[in-house]
Amino acid sequence: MTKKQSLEEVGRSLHRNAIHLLRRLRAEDSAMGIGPAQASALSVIVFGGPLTLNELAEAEQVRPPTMSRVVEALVREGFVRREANKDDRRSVIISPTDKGTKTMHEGRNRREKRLIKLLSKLDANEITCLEKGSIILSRILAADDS
Amino acid sequence: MTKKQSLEEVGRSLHRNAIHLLRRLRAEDSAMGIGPAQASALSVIVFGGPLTLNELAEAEQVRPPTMSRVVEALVREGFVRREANKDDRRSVIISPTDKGTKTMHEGRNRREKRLIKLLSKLDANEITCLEKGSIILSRILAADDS
DNA sequence: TTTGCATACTTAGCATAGCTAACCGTTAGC
DNA sequence: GCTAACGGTTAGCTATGCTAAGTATGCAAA
Repeated sequence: MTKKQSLEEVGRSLHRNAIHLLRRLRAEDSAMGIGPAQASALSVIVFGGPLTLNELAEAEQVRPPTMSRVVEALVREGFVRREANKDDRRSVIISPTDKGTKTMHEGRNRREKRLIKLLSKLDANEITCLEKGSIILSRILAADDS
Repeated sequence: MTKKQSLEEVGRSLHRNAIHLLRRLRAEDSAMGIGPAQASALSVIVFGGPLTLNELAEAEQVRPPTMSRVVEALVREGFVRREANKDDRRSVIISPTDKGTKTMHEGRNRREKRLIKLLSKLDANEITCLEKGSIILSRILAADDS
């Protein structure tokens, strides 16, 4: 097998598995009572500290209008706060509320329990394999700038 | 580090990377002129041979009404065909058209070029690592029945 | 045979999330 | 101070997820 064919197969496999893994975990997100985009954004807000809407949109790789609506839903549910930025009154600072922080930690636990349940069928060697693979993936994703 | 902590870390890492990988590839799917759910379903139809709507829904892990609408869109665009099943006239056999097959191969090429561009920074050993990890992932996802 | 339940799929209706275009208020550069 | 750029929102479209309910077919038991 040529190197290119091998790359194609690995890529295809990664793609399908990423899709299915996320579909599996989505159920846990929705147990939090919020959709996947809201859950992911709330995670960034809770664990990544207060930030502006544009920063959040960039972190989540969506357009500002999309993020604006996601934040609106999170505000409506009381998970986050919008505050005026004193330095630049055009922009908005988004911070987690106590409820948002608490919910996110619970949600993360639930999602991770699900993952742990999946992963616990593996032996130590297989875990190491997955771990290495994931690290490699994160490295090439971070290095990719397009 | 305990085994549980290790599992948590691997799980979190996998989750994050799956999200980012898919966001990166979404642009290539939409270059085909169809959304991600349609692209994924078309892939199964083209490479997995003719199959019924229920089989397709199960393969994609969505409910039948969702898949029914996805197939409807694919039929409207001329990518797939719905045919009566002679053996059981309740069910429908979904097959790719020539256009669907051609488009899927092109789309796959485009998506894979993107992936290959990402993966080609790696050496053979790292590719092997990713490959093993992906295979392990697919195995536990397939084995998980909840 | 017919009656009645189960199965395969569709339709209707709702919510979330993605996008672009167009708008408003603020800031900054000339 | 005028104008261009920027941060964010609003409006409106599409895609995709769901449940509930409807239709047509198949199967099995009375």
